[in-house]
Amino acid sequence: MGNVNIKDLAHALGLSTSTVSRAFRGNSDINPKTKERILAQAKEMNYLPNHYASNLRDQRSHTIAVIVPELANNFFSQAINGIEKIAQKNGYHILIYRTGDDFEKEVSFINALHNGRAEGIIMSVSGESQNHSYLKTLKAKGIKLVFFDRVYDDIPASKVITNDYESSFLATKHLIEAGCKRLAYLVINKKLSIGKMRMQGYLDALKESSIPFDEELIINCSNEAEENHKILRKVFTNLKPDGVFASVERLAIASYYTCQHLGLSIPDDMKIIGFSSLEIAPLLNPSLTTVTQPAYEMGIKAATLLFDSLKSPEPAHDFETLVLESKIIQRKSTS
Amino acid sequence: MGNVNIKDLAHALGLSTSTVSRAFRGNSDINPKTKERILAQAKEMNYLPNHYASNLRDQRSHTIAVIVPELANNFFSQAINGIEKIAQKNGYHILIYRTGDDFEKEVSFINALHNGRAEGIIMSVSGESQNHSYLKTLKAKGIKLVFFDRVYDDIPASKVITNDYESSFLATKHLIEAGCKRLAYLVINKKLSIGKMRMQGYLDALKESSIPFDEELIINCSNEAEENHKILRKVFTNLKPDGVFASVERLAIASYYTCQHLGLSIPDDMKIIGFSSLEIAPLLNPSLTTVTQPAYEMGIKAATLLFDSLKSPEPAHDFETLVLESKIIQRKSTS
DNA sequence: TTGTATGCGTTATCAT
DNA sequence: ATGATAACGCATACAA
Repeated sequence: MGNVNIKDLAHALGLSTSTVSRAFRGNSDINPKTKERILAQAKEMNYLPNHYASNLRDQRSHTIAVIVPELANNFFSQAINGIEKIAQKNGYHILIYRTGDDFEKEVSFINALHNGRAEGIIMSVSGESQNHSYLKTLKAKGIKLVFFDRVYDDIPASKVITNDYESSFLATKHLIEAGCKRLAYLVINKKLSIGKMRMQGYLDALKESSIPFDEELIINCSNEAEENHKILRKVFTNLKPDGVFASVERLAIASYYTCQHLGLSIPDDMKIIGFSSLEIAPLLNPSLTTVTQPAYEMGIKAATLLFDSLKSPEPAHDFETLVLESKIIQRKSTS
Repeated sequence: MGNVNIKDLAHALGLSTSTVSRAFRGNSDINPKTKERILAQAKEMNYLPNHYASNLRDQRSHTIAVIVPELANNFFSQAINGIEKIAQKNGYHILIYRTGDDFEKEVSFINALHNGRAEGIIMSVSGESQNHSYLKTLKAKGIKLVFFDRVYDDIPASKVITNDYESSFLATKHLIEAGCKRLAYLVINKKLSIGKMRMQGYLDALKESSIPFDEELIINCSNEAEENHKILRKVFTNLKPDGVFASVERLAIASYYTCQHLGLSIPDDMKIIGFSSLEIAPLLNPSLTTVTQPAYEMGIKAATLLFDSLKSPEPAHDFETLVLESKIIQRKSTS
């Protein structure tokens, strides 16, 4: 495939490879004129220092990895935007991995990343209830790890999260103040740390308002739209809740569809609030009251933490946990 | 950082590095028992073949790059999902780059990718009106290129697009049949190939219906929500169109906001149709009539084309252009 | 089946 | 300011 290397270039110029190499590095001593000549010839011959050779030499890949459950999701795509911005600023490249909430995949991605491909990893996790020892070997390899949004509490690492407990408490209170008596809590996976914190906020708000807790109203949903439909149709019909707190965006959406299907009016028959990063929540019918996380900013912060630790001397004992604030934005679905 | 290499492992086992190496390659002759021993010890010592060394050896990065204008966008994130699926199936990693519609960035990403980091590139472009010669040197490096959705007509490469002209023609006809007389066409960048095809469909549909073409009603918008607001407020107030064809999703959304702001009723005062991959178009107020591209499938196809060409022997002269069909889904915004 | 030796392309060290 | 050389970690051709 006729690739040009530093030797070809040196030969073409009648110089040594070391001199040519110097032209591409910032610091080294080199005659400006020689450098100019080299750069010109390089352009001519379409030469660029080989990434793999360079990185083998100095053991830096200038690459970070991002592992998320989902890409086609407003929260994660906005967060990745933030990560991307910081990475670009630092001249780093981004590898993207999507787990689809499959823990096996998460493990296999992490294992594959032990080979030096990436200097650091930013991850939102999918296996709260699992064994996390597969993450421990990263440290030995000098690979830095930062969690965001969905984290493992038992793994020491920097973390960027939101005040899930508090905003869930407030969201539930909001439904109660709007007049709801039977509040359903919709969750994808009860065991995820996110799910737990959010549920605790819900539970405590009920208790504070002396609303009896009904276990039946904790609804375990899925990642499949069709299945959620089926579940919610049954729940809305049989258990007749008058308020829904969706712990993730897609469950709020599913609730809308189900209400539409069953002819239930929002907010008259059913009030809905949900975690969501949907930019067009105001345009829904009716507009959706949301708990909105600062997704983009979380990406910025997570990446910033990672690069800080990448720049600092090797060991990292002092892990930071950044807690950003979600906002409850009241709209017509609860009014 | 105490990294283990093949030598350490070989030493620990009393074997040669070549034998150890063989344990990690699929094909080579090696005693199954020896292999087992090696793998066990490798696990013990947390050894994995160094990615950069391997790839320097055999000149394959097992990595592809994806360059898109935007990540937090339903169309692109769904397309990337498709790409991701195929890449995973092939054991490849994905580098992601976001141009933000900045042509300079596109060029600089491409230039950086000449160094062997990726074996192939899947791109949706941002600089139709620019000089594209910076792409020509990829071929000499053996780096394969596939375009999707937004393509450069003057660059020979495989392409995955949708029937933009036809669906725009039909979308415009749909507005006309719904009774619109003054149809605005909203576009971000007139010069993009996508924009051109879509506009031509609009123009021809007007002509076929003997509706006079009013240059004023071709509205050049921006990527900024605020600016679009300003533009649309002015247009809707002064030019009083009764129908809007949004060539990209965000302009349909902006139109909704502007109508809301101006107190215009959709569809009574203004009918709206737009290209969109929004999953919740049915939930908008009113539900949005869309031209929906098969985003996920486009990603699948683009990646498949790329891997086909990666697997085939070096030269690639026979470029394919795949045209997938968009669907017009009629909802209340035009009824 | 295993070991030895060489080269992938680059860059830092040392010498000139 | 420039050149020769060794080493980064691995995988293959070849030898045993």
